[in-house]
This record gives sequence, C-alpha cells and structure tokens, in this order.
Amino acid sequence: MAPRAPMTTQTEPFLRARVRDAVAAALASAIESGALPAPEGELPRVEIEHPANPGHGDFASNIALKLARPLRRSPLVIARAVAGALPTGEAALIRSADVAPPGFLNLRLTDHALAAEIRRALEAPDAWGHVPPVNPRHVNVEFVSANPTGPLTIGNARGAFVGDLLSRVLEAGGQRVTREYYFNDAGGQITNLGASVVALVRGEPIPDDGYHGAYVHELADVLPDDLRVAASGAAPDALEPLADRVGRWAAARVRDGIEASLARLGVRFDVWKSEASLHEEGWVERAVERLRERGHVYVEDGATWFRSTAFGDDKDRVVYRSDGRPTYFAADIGYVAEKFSRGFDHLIYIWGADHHGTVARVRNAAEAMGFRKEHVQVLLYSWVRFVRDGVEVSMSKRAGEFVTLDELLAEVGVDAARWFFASRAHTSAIDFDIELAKKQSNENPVYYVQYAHARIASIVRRAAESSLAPDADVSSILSGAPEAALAREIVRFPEVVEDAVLAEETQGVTAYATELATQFHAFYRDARVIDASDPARSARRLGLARAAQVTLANALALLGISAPESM
RNA sequence: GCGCCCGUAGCUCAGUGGAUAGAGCGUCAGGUUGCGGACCUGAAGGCCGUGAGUUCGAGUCUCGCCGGGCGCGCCA
Repeated sequence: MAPRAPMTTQTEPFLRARVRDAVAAALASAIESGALPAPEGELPRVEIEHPANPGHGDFASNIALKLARPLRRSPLVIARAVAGALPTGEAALIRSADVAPPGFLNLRLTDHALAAEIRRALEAPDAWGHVPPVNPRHVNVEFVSANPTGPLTIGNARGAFVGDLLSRVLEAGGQRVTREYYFNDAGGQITNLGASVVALVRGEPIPDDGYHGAYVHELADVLPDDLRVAASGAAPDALEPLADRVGRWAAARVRDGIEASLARLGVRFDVWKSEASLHEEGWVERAVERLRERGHVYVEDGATWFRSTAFGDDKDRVVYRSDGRPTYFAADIGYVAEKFSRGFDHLIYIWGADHHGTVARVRNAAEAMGFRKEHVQVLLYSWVRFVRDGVEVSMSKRAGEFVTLDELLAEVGVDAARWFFASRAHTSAIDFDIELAKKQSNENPVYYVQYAHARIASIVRRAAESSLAPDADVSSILSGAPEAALAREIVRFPEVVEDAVLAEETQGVTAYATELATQFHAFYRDARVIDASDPARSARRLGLARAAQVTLANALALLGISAPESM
C-alpha cells in the first residue's frame, strides 16, 4: 500500500514511527500472501533494522533466516519469495527489495516516501518525533530526594539528570509524568544540623558528628532574631528541643536552595513530599494495618516484621522497632500507598545503586498490600566517580568536603553536563573528571550539535532576507546524494524517539543528534542552499535544511538542552 | 560467603542476536576566491577481561573463572 502524502495539521494526533511500521507491515502481508507454504507453529516476529552498511539499503530484515526452520526451506528461497510478493516501485513505499546471502532482505525506500516524511516535519514541527501513547499511563517519577541537610552535591547530580531525562522521554511517549521529590525534614540528622547552627551562634565548637560545611556558617549568619536570641540564652538542658526548632528552620532554608539549584539545572518538581507528612496523615499506620489484615505481618523480639521472604526477599524486614518507632522502611510502605491513592498507574523510583538492597522489600510490600508489583519500578543508576586531575574527589556532607552541583554547573555548563549524562547508560559506572570536563567543554559534542542548529538558523535568516521561502516538497531533489543522505537521517528521527521511549534511555538520542549534525555539515559542504541561479532548487534545499533544524531542535529539547539560533 | 551492576580503541563511553564492532577526545597528515572554520577529508589505533556452551550467526544470550564497584542493620 503506497502511503499518500499525509494531510498533516497541527492538531492531528501524533503518529508512530510510521515508515518503519509501514515497512514491517508490508513485509508481514507479503509473508502471509500465500507465496510461502504454511509454517509449523507460530510465525516469528518481523524484525527490521537499519543496516550498518548503506549499500544494504534503508532497511534490512532477517525474517527469511528466522523462517527457514519452521518452513523447512532455505533462507534464500524464502527471501526471494517474500521479495517477489512485496509491492515495489516508484509509486510504492518500497522501491526495491534485494536478497543477499545468507538470506537477508534489503529494502530501499522511494523518494516519494522520504519526501512525505520531510513534509510532516515541516508542517507539524512540534509533533515531529513524538510517538503516540500505546499504553497511556500517569507515572510518578521520584528522584533526587536528598535530605535537606546541605546543598546538592555532584554526587546527587546523576540522579537529577537521570530522573529528569527519563521523565522527558516518558512525556515524549505520550505519558503523563509527575516529578516528585521526597525528603525528611524532621529526623535526627535535621536536629543534628540545627545543633551545629546553634553551636556557632553560641560561639561553641560544632559537635564532631555535626555538619561542618561553609553553608552552616551562612545559615548561622542569617538565623532569625527570635531563634538567635533563644539559642544564645538557652540553658544546656533546653538545647535539644531548640536544635530541633533551628533544624527545621535550617532544613526549610536549605530546601529552598536545593530547589533553586535544580531550577538552574532545568529540573522542576511537581510535588515536594515530606516524610513527616506521611506519618502525620496516618499513611504509615494504615499501610502496616493493611499488611496485617492480609496476614503479612508478625511480632518477634518485640518488633513488628513484614514477611518479605514470602515474596522472595532473602529476609523479613522490621517495620516497627521494639521501642515502637517506625523504621524508614515503614515510611516507604506508607508512601507507596499514598502515591497510588493519588491515581498513578505506575511508580518509578530513581535510586543510586547503593540502594539496590532495598528494592525487593519495597516492591514486595506493594504486592503484599494488593498493588501490582510490576507497577512499582526501581531504576538504579551506578555511581559516578568524580575525579580532579586524576585523583578521586572524596565527599562527605558532614565533614564539609564536597563539590556542589552549582559549582559543577558553573564550571562545565548545564548543556554540557546534561549531554554528558544523557549520552551514558545509567547502569554504567562512569568517571567524571572535572578538570577534563572543563578543559574539554569547548570540544563537547553538544556544541557540535548546537552549532549545526545555529548554522541552519543563519541560513534561514539569510534566505528570508532574499525572500526565499522553504518548499515542503523535496521529492525532486532527492536524486542528489547530499540531499538523499540528509533526508534519510531526518526521517529516522521518530524511530529514534520511539526506541528511546521503549528502552527508557537517552544514549540513542545523543548519538543520533551527533549523526544528524554530521550529515547536515556534509550537506552544507556539498549542496549550496541559497543559489540565485536556481530558486526552485534553493527553496527545496532550504526546506530540507529547515527539516534538519526542526529535528535537531526537537532532539535537543527531548534532552532539555537549548537549541541556539546563534552561538 | 551470598546478591546486584560493570569489564569494548591511548582516555571517556555507545553498540535493539545479524553483514566489515562505532563516536567524541587525544595523536598524525591535509582542506576555505560562495550560505557561520565551534566546520570538512584522511590515517594510525581492537584476541570486545577469559574459557566453554546455545545458535545458520554472539560484543550482545547461558554457565564457570579473573578483575573492579556496590549492597547484605530494630541506620537513613
């Protein structure tokens, strides 16, 4: 079935990576057309991919190799039969289908099909690259969740980037996302922070187990008068409750600073949830009661335990200590129930790999409460080893030895930092050499991609000066090699987005953006856009350049990176 | 000891079971009488930690081993 030039409007719902889908569908119907004998058992799924070697066409399929066994025929025979049953030609989607040993099917698209996609990018730029929600969900993504005992450090950075990038990818896939930050502003560490501030106000040394960073002094300097007076004059036996009060004040202030740091990073949260509120609103108590009703709780050694082993964990877990106080895990359980009560279909936690030991118990507790385990997903990111001049930067928030997120951003820039994390799998442990990053920030691939965008913007501006408007129908220039190569790269974009959504990863997007920029630079070198001697061709090349610009901008936007008009 | 993650070019890292394993940086050699040289062209550089297995086909899947990281609390 030949695709017609789509009647695209801004309001039309997003379509899938339609070229790839259409090619797969054409293959499937060719297989089922009767050209082949009936298979024994189920047909293998039709798989297509872009071959590494462009000489092998736009798409390649291994379907004949997969069918060889169930059909008991040679792969080459099957491939020839499928190729013969495939509608091909200049008016169709597929121009040619070739068979290559040991049984690959190499497919080439028509210019007509490519041009139709370029037109879509130009006529609905905002929709270009979005994929339709196959299974629309309302997803809660909880990340960072560092307690407000000090500024965010570069140690917190990866979680912030990973969580935000994942959220953006899910949104690109048509899902509703709530970004959530969970924090404890009432625990022992908060009192500890308060005690450190109080000590400074009183001119006493900060306790050894207190907080020693420079920000503690800044907090002491801006302590409100009422708390300052209370701190200076407090009797020794009144210091504990005072430290608690001052701690709460300090935590609120630190939290504001964290929010501001995250905003500089381009990350905004929809919900800030305090652990204390879960207890105050009875979520923890009710969740444990719910487990008890279902028979998953018992008392031993004076403590209350959740029978996590019944769900595959390697040991049971305490929810109420023998002194009756709830554990941190108990709050986690209450939080799961609280999140689902807000109507989320799916919960995602972004945790550092050092938390992997807690994954099983939280998911088990969710299941034990009657929620679906697969709706509670934990994404663990590996640790970043921060290095300065080859030496690992050791960090301790309490000792005051750390590099803040703000300092990192000041040194390497938000766009470069985002690119760095977006281009690496969250599961791989990575080294981040700060000095190297600074030195190489000008050589960062992110600028290469941004430069391509700015270069096109410049061409578009010049074209406008000479009243040259882009032509959305580029089919007639695709016989040119530079144009065809660029068009093929652009048309791949929806597939890249779809793959990113399915894999919940962004490395493919950064790799693609780099390749697209490379293709554009090659096109720029070999095919002059603005050429007074051939206005019609100029308009079409301008259309192609515009489509590349739209695609670069959308790819960067997916990563939260700016697409500058000039640099 | 048990569990999870990782091991790919000098460095930092990509690589949905497919055809000749890639990118950036670094190194070396080149390129501009026209739209932005933050660009382009080329070269060198790999027993994909290791040994078996599955498969028509393994960097990718399975198992063992070696090396590295993390976790195994009535801590948070």
